[in-house]
Amino acid sequence: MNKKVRVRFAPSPTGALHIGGVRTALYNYLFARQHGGDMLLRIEDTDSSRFVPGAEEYIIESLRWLGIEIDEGIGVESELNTHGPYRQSERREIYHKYVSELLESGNAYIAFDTPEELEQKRLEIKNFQYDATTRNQMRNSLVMSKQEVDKLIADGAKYVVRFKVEPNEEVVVDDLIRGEVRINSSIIDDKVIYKSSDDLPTYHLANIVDDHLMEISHVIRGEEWLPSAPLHVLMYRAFGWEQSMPKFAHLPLLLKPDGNGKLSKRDGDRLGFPVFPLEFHDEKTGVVSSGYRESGYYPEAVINFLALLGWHATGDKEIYSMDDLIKEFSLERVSKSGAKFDYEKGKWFNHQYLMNRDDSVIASEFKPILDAHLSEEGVECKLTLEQIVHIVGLLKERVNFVSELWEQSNYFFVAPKEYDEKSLKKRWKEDSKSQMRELLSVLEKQDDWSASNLDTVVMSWIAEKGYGVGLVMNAFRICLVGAARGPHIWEITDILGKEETIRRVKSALDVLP
RNA sequence: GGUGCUAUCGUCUAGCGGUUAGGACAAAAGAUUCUCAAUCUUUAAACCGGGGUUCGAUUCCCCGUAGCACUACCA
Repeated sequence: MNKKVRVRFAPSPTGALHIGGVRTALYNYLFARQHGGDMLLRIEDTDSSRFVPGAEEYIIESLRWLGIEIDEGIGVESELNTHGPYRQSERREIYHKYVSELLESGNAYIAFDTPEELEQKRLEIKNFQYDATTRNQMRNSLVMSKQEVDKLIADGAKYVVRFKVEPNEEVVVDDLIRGEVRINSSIIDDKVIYKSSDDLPTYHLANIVDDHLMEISHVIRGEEWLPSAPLHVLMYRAFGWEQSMPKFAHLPLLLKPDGNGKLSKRDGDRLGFPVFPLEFHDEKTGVVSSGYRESGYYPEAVINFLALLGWHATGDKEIYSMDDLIKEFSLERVSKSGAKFDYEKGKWFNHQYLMNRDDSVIASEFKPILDAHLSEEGVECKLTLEQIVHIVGLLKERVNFVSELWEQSNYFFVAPKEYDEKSLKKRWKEDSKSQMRELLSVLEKQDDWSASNLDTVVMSWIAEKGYGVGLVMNAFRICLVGAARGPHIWEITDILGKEETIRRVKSALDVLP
């Protein structure tokens, strides 16, 4: 009775993988790993009209980047795939068999109503539903003779197969997160489970058949599926599979950061954050959507952030590695209510992971970004890798992303071309110019360029002259950085070196009033 | 309209009958510093409403309200 844990992530290749889908995949993965089970990837491409080329590869690459490993299915070496094929469009024969089975057992019937006819019905009758109350007035095999049906099919009439829902039955869905959900079968319509137009089943049939055949033990999916879960229970029952039916867990939705409704791609565009793990190039529309990877996120941070959007352990711990999550995750502790997507907190998570990374590792991540900026500036990098590592250590605490390191550190590589107006207004006073001239001659005399020596010499010079420390140091900072920002001044002079420091003070004296 | 799900600071959440209702993000203030940031400290900030059950409800039940989801030959 206790089946091996086998879960599946079953996206549709209709575009980029949405961040909510990523979280669903993550929860499935965590659950599988925790129970020593299997994580399958299945592609639900039963809607041929919505197929987007490249979407499948995109999904695989996204999961790989995030560290969500697939044990079986799409993107996995074939010898491990014992329950394939894993693309629903390649499982037509299988579905044929089960559609026939339902037809023969009387749990399904053939319907010839065209989309136009149905639309007309919906117009005529308010709240029209194709079910026990209306199916006898429609054009289907329930009201037609077998000869009539066969002839229509032989003549090439398009038809669908509908699942026949018996009315007035209580259906109970046992959900691991929400408990027992009860509904009356009368509110369920006779869902289309197969369409002859493209010879493919719809989601509902394919989903039940595949989950059964693939021996899925737990269906962990978004809350949008909760309303159709009773139908699925009915279908398992119709097939006689109710005893081995998987357990359900319906996850709360990811909501818009502001306002109401579920998170959509538009929200990301509107509010300026990615809703996709990877940058996505839509071949059909030519639209490029930003991704977390390209925005400079670490996959660990995305995982950590997403894991906590809808799940939380007892206690105040917030930083979780994938291994931590695998140990501590539980479906019982998944929230029941939707979670607004708080992008700011996502940045904070990335900051945490950045802070805990070795400076040398960050430096190697920063190097290509740095080189790109430098070549854009037409400048050679005069600093050693060791110095870059040092700079990274100095500045990483003030950024959320590696890419932001450039704007924080550019003055180490390129002398200021202009001076920040605000800083000048606040920190560059009447005396500044003459003080900088004096400072210049003090600095020129120094053979010992160490931070400690410079500090001693300059401070005593300031004290001797009776200048304001803040005034002198800030003016000096403006000369070197071009603005009133950056780390401790002797860190800057240390990296710049004597020659460059003096050069910068001189050129500042040339331009500044 | 119908059906279902949900409801603690602005946000993510802890709490599983008795708490000064805790933490984090964001916000504000202070400390520190040559600047900016970081950091540290502090502050402000919540149990949707009404009935029950109970000695006692944020917690359990019911109703209301609100939000969300679903209501396709899409998933």
